[in-house]
Amino acid sequence: MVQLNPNNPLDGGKLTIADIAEALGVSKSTVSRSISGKGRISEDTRTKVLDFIAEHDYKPNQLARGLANSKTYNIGWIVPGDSDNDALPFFQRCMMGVEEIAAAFDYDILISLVFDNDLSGLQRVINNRKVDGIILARTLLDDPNVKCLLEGEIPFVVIGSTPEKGVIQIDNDHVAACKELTSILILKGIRKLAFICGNSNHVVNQSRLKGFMDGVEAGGVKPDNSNIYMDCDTDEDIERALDEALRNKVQCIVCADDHICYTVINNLNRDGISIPGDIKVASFYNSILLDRNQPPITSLQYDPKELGMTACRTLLDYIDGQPVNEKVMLSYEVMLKGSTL
Amino acid sequence: MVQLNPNNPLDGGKLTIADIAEALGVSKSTVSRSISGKGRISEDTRTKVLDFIAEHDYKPNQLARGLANSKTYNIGWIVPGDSDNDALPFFQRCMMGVEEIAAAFDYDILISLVFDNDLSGLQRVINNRKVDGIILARTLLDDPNVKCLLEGEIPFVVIGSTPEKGVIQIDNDHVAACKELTSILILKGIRKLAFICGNSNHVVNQSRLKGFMDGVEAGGVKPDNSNIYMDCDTDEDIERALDEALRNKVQCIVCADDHICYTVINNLNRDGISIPGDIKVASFYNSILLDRNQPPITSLQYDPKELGMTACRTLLDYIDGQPVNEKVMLSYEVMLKGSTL
DNA sequence: TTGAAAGCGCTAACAA
DNA sequence: TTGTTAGCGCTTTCAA
Repeated sequence: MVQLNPNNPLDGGKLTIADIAEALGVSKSTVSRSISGKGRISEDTRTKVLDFIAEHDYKPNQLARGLANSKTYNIGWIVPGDSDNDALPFFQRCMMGVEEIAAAFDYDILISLVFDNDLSGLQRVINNRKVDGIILARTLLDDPNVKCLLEGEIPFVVIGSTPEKGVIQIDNDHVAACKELTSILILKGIRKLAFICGNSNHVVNQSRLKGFMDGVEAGGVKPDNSNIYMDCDTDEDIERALDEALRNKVQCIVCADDHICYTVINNLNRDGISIPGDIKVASFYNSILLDRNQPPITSLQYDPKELGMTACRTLLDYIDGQPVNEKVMLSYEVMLKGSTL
Repeated sequence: MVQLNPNNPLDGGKLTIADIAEALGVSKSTVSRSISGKGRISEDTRTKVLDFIAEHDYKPNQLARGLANSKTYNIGWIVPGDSDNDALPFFQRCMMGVEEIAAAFDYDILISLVFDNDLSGLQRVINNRKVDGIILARTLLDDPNVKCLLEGEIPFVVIGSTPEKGVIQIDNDHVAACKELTSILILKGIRKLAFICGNSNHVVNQSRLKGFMDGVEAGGVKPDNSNIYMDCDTDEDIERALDEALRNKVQCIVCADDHICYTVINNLNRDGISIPGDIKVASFYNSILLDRNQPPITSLQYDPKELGMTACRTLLDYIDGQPVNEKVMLSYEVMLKGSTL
């Protein structure tokens, strides 16, 4: 059994600003000023203090600093707790972007998972007031999280888009991207496409649907609602959609995301249906999973880390009182690969 | 452009304990006591205060509370930032366990990513003292993170094992688990096995290797070092190991983890080598990926969420000054599936 | 350029 | 049972 040495609490033996002041025969404010650089101070005393600090490895107490000026130096990262495994890497890369920027400004990330119909995690973060701002990693069509954030008086940005007014949004231009890819497919002579999509309550899926439809229309192909499969949330849904699309003799399966595409490929492989010989496959999201497939899958490529970095930078600016754009659209890339040859 | 309303800082219009005290004509300490329940207080005043609080939606400032009693009510979750996509779900599920327990005790999770040879993230967390304790999500053989934590005077537990003394460890019994699965395979008549493993600097991989060797020995099979492939960090390494194992005519490929197993299966499928007909495959870690494979893969199963929950509970106990076990071993399950029939 | 003092919002001895 | 007071460690006016 191990037990914590009781005379070793967090502040145990830790230097405070008062200790430094006393040791150096100056006042606390002098020390504070030396550290922050705010207010006038002689170069002499400043270096004297700084030297002492370096030598004695003093670390300011962020809590106290926070209390004194109503800041926490934390930002909240709100991420869906029930996203499927294939979506995890996306959020993880986003978070890495957030953390990179946050760290550069000496901010830390407080994480909270939200589940469908369970706002408690988000509410905790807001209520506890341990963050200066919040980044919501994904948006829903009628998003209770966004509503909750709008009510809580706390700066926030969302990664994704939302119909809600006055929300700072960082997103890729999914509509344009999906339209472009779809158009290209049609230009290649593919006239009959199926679109298999997940949860239609996710804004991103709505955008992808719209992009797909726009692309179909722009390509002069009559939109065919019978080959649009929304809300394929389970693998069974996806398989059912795929089966029907195959029966309908579509030439290309366009998958809204990674997970769907992975499932589609798996099924086609299992049934000995060859890509792109028998049928072509494209995806509106790229992942390593798809890229290392044989053949690699034509897809759209976004930069999730960039998304996170931009979101964090924007939030920090906003917290800082600087004006920021209500909507930032990041770019995308169309990756034509072997699956649509 | 959107801009933050400047008269809406974090504390803007927020009620404080002093406001409540004044409104109710009592002292601050009475209010404080009513909330915390510490110290004696009459039921009357207590409900009076609580009612007021409920009605006016008062939320205590956790920062101030923390400063007053040297606590942050945060715990740090240190997770490798460069783990491959296949490992992400494991850490994510762990974290969900951590967060579940943490939330129950009104603790929040501060996240920090660590990369190989980059301790800055961890150091920031320690230095900023914004956490009461830390959970390290993975251990290395000669782990700089553990060393760093040992120096920083902060309670911590690791998920995984470490040779370092005096470290609180929560782990599955990988050695026993891997030994058991290996023994079973041998009992089924498989005499020639290959073991393909990742980074040998990860403690878990060392344990798996040991378990495998123990199992081989217990099964009365002469250990064959030529079919042990360590440090297969890239897909190319894995493929090379697989090729050699196939040339050596092993009967079963035992994969140390998800990612390796996934790559192995992919390669076998691509080359038309059938499982379990031509060769059998087993994995020392189960994932949905492997379970939905055709055929499903024989593997070990652990409960990552349980790992996280136990780690968090242990850490909280430890922070609380209660004695805790230096090492907690969680159980495992052997899942025999079609890949080793 | 520096210091004294008040205050951030809460807790916890100590008194009453 | 309640109030008074001092403090947690830092920032920031205001004076000197």
